[in-house]
Amino acid sequence: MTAAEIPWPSPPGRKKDPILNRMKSERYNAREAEPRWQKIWDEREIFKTKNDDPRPKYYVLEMFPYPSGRIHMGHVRNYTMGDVVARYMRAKGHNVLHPMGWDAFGMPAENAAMANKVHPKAWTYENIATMKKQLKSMGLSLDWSREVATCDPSYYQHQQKMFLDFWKAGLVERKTSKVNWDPVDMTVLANEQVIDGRGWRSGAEVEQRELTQWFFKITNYSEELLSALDTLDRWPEKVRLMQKNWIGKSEGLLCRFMLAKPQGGHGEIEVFTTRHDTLFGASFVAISPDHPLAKSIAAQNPKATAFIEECKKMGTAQEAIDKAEKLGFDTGIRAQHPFDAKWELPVYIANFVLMEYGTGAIFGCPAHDQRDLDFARKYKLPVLPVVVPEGIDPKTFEIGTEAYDGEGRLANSRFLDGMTIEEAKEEVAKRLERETRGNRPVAQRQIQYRLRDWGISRQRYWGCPIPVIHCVKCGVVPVPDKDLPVVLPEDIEFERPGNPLDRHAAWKKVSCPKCSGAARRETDTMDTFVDSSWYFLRFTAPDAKTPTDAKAVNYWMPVDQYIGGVEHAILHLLYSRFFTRAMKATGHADLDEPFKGLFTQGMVVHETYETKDGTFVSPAEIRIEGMGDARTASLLSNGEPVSIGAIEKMSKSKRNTVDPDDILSTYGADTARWFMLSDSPPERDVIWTEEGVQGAHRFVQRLYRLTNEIAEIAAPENVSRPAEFGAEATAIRKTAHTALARVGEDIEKLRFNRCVAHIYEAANSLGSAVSKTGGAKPSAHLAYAFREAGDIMIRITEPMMPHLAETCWSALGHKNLVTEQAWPKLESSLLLEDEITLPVQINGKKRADVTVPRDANNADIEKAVLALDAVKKALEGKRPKKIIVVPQRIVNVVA
RNA sequence: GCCCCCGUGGCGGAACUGGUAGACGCGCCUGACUCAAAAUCAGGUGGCCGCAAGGUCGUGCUGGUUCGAUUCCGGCCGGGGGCACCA
Repeated sequence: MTAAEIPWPSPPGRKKDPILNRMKSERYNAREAEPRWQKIWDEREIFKTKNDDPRPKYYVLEMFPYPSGRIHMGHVRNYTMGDVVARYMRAKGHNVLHPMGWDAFGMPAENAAMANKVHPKAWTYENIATMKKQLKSMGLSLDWSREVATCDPSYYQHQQKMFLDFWKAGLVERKTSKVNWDPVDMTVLANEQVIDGRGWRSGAEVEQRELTQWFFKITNYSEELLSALDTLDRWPEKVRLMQKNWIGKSEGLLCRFMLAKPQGGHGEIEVFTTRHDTLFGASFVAISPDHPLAKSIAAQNPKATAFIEECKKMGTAQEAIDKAEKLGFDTGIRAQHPFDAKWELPVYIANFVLMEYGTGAIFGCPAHDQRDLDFARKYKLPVLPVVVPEGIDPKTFEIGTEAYDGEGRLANSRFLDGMTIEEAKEEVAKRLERETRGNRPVAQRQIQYRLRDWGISRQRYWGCPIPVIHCVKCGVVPVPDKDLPVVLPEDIEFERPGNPLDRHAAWKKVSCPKCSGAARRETDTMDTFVDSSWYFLRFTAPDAKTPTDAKAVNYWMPVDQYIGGVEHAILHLLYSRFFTRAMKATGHADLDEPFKGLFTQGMVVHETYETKDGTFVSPAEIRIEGMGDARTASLLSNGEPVSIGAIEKMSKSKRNTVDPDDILSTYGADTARWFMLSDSPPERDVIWTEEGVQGAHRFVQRLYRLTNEIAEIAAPENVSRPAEFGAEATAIRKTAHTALARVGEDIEKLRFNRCVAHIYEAANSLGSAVSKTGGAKPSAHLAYAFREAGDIMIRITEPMMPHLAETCWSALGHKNLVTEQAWPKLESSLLLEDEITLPVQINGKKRADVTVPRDANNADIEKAVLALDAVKKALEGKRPKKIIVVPQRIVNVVA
């Protein structure tokens, strides 16, 4: 369709008498206008992005949704924000990539399959269709031609290929790990699916099981993932901190404690410590109940066995007993102090020592570690302070019930006495590194990370199959590239618990690619976090025959602005950072950090309503009367009173959700978008209120009316610029250009609430200017100013309310699309005032104003200030002690 | 327990690097239009004193630095988030 054929709406209300016209002017009908503009954008393919465009690129991405069924308000907020950025950057002359896809594998599809006997695939694709329609009705400027769904073989085949490449590169490992096993559903549960030690669905007590699982070796990149956080200066500090803590680097010492008497083949205990400075304060050694030495002791000692069993129970008994008492079992074994073989320390099995961290063994220094102190007090072990705060006499320094973990100087520590903690650590490390027992140094420096390898195995159907074959003869064999993808079988049944793939004999049965003998397929599928770890790369070339297209990746990556919920601060974002590096290592990409800018938006929250019997009811089911503290709610159905509860995240269980479809069909997409952007800063939670939505909707109508009024008096589109402007015209132009400057600036900083305020402010000011004309035909320069201001207003509104902006743009007489217009050129000279009014303070309190020329010097300003009545009065004829002039800001007279 | 963030009118929130506290919106009050209502338009709206001009207090509490503090520093109180026997 060419421009001439576009069915341009005739500008409404173009009649002779503007006053009469204003009264009659019809309302903006979003329901009619929005689909019409969407269709025009669609037909002209204006959001379709080319990979070979000479303009500078800009990649804006919102976290893609899980196709749960319908979009929710959180999506509306998230995608509106991204769309504002996308539309703005397009107007600023960038080639913008703004794609959308579906995080389409995952458990809800399997749960739905079990509950409703619908195939996960059918369920997922139906949801995608519904949600796509909903997203389209929001008027998002997305390039839908790049849409991907992670459950489609055309997507996951590449993931399988990369899994194999990672494997070749040594980034995949198969090892045993502890999992939460639901014995009834016969499946592995994620931590969040274990509630009070029981499976969330079956209610069965969850067991800890050792299973052989597939892992990605993310720990190979611990140090890099940590240090590169410093380069992510456009990420929220909070997220970087969370990742830093998650990686949990600590520098310490691996130190061997020789046993006085060897025990079942164990001649020593290796300990990891970060406080080797306190070694002379040691009073015991403790090992984990899972430590090999503990097992060897248990083999001969029933009491030890009983204690270890006790500890295991404690482990499953959940967080309530998290503050569990420190318990230990004295093994009777004695360990020698590394600096003094005659000094023997008791060895305990202790419930608070974790096998998964460090070496599974510690030495306890009660004076300087709270846990060790609690333990020592319980078992009456010595407590000797060895670090004493500066200025305190070591002889009088005593430890009561609180360990001292602050700064200080060493004491009671032989050759370390008087040193700082750092000096003592260095000295201890140096000496023990040199000392040897059995030809090995006693200690070595070690860097320890909390980060563990990423277990990607899931015993589930609806996920990406791990492309591996198990052969009795050849062991674990990769599926050859030519046999990819390993496609999920569709004929599966969910009647019985367990993994349907594991029960699918025909699918499982396969011949070994190496020896052609009988073999079986791996039935684990991948964690869905794998799917979302590279979709942003796939968007750059969604049809490439290989996982990525080098040229496209190099052109588009990194993502310039990524927007999503803070709940993904750690896992998704850390996995993606790892995956991008792994793809670099295997030649699928050429960068380290995928997301240059990250923004985490707040949630959408709403009041909750609860009936007397404690059931939650939805906002749609109630009526609210009164205001402020006197607000009351009652059920629409029977008038029964309902209590108004806390404001919480919208959730199905609290029934405090508002369906975007209802809002869209009542008020239109622009109202919803505008409300989502107003008031609350984007990183904070926004409270959804009916009043707020109505306020937003009022502005939609107001801007529409204002535009039509401006259209009446504005100069024609192409009239040439007058040489001079009067005061009124200049004021109008200042209003428009100030808004232009501020809105642009604030979009770039993602401060959408302020953009909204600027537009309100400008609309107020332009409204007054229009009223002042009283309907009379304005002079040429004033008419020009109105034309300019009207155009600017609508152009800067478009990123936020694109449909309304198109309607207004055509009302202003334009025959093209505002969406395709460049961002207006700022006349910055208009932002400068000729005269400025400075507040005048006397002793720090504002007492007057003084108006001076913009470029007045300090002496002139001082003179003007001293001439003010208020200042004269305050000084009572005396000279001021001091006058502080802050240029362009303020004057303070110190009397 | 450790780490981080946040406390501003009736409400959501503005206030750039220490420089007029309360922009903008919601709500409320008054007026215009209307038979009336809604919508719309005009005006007002932190507390206290005052007819007013104006004064005075005021950014969780409390000290401090400064000519000047919502902003910086110390202590306390309240709310939210992250991690959690991490050696």
